[in-house]
Amino acid sequence: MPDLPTPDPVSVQIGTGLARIGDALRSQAWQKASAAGLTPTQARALAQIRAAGDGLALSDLARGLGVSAPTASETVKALVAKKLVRKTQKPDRRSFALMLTEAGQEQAAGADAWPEFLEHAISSLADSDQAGLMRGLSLVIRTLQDKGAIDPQRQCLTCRYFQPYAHDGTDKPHHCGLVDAAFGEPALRIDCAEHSPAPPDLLTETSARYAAAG
Amino acid sequence: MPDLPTPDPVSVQIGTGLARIGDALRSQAWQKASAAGLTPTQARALAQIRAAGDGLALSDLARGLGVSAPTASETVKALVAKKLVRKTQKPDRRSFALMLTEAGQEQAAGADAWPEFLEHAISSLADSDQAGLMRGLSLVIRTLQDKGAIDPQRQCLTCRYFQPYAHDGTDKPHHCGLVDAAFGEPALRIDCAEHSPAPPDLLTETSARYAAAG
DNA sequence: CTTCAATGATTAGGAGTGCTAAATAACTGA
DNA sequence: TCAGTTATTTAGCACTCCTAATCATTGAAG
Repeated sequence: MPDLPTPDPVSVQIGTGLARIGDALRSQAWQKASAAGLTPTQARALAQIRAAGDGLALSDLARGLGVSAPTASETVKALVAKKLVRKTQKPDRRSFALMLTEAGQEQAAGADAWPEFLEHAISSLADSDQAGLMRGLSLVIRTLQDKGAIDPQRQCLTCRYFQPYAHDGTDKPHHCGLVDAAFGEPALRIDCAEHSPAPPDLLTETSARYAAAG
Repeated sequence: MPDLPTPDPVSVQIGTGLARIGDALRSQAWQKASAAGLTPTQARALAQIRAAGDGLALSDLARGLGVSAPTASETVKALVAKKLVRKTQKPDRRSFALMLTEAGQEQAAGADAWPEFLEHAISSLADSDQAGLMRGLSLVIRTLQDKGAIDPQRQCLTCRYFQPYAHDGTDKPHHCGLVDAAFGEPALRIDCAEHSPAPPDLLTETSARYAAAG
């Protein structure tokens, strides 16, 4: 039986897939954002400021967005001009605390809503497929974080409360120590408000246990 | 037993994950591209022109990149200035055929190489996790394509030669009619050079069969 | 054979993105 | 106090991306 043509490794295929979806998100973001009077980066910044809760600094924002400090500075300047963000002095008078104005709160709430098209595409997957996707993404993101390619995410895999396969063999194999509840793959979080970073040694152990069970 | 906090649906978590990886790819693209004297969009354009083989038109490029016609025009102008792309008249004298110069060929070959960091992150997954990720991405992309959110991709799911679960129950359940070979989930393609679009009725049937087996 | 709507591409104009390098201000440690 | 570090901004540049308007060509209808 002949081989399949162009034997690109699966990692390239997956990479391509991720890139395509990324492209789609970006071009979608432009359309949606322009309707709201925001650009994609501004929307992301707004979301980041909102997620951080109280006054994150410009440098934090830059790191979170994965852009340089000047770019973040420009973006915030635009948001301030639109009266969506306020800058206040911090104790350290070099830096600022960023916070949303009331108009900013509203915008952020709206902008945060997931692009329907993606939401729909994901919802239409079978539960087991969602679980598989979730697991794969969690692991990839965890590795990227490790390598410093992205800023730490508030995901289960790096949370002190996450106990993978505490209930092995059951429907809901994992355990969240914070709420003391069992849960399954589809309930895994990539961005959890309650996230609390695990100490390095625990992190290593947890990750290994989770990855091994593949 | 208490509920888990902030019960965001899994689709939002997955969406977040996809967006994060997209961000990482973009910021990585800047560093890498600037080293090569290209911007990310220029690199993508180059790859697209290369993939299309012979003379695609500017409008096709715009659609493929998910940008407006003027943006594509500007981008190509920059590439022509860098002597990486040539524009030649087509029979229809309104439009151009784009093709790579020799310098362009070289650049494209290099720019095409996957960011190592992502390559590595994906390769380190267990086979079954890669398969799960692949399957999820394929399905999501298929849906996005259907909804018109992204340009058609050359993936197995939309290929006339793809026969999902032709060998059900085995290690390599799928079959590629082009090379008459069995293959498994990890060998699925998202960008296959040999792709040949399936007619609508076949497409519907194939997709349903593939999705159902989740 | 003309006229006219559609198509492919471009130009104009404007806001934003993103970079590096250099400037400014404020903190920190010797 | 003075040097070195850190947070942010300016300046300058190239590119991204949009909408609206323009121009040429094509193809179809009259």
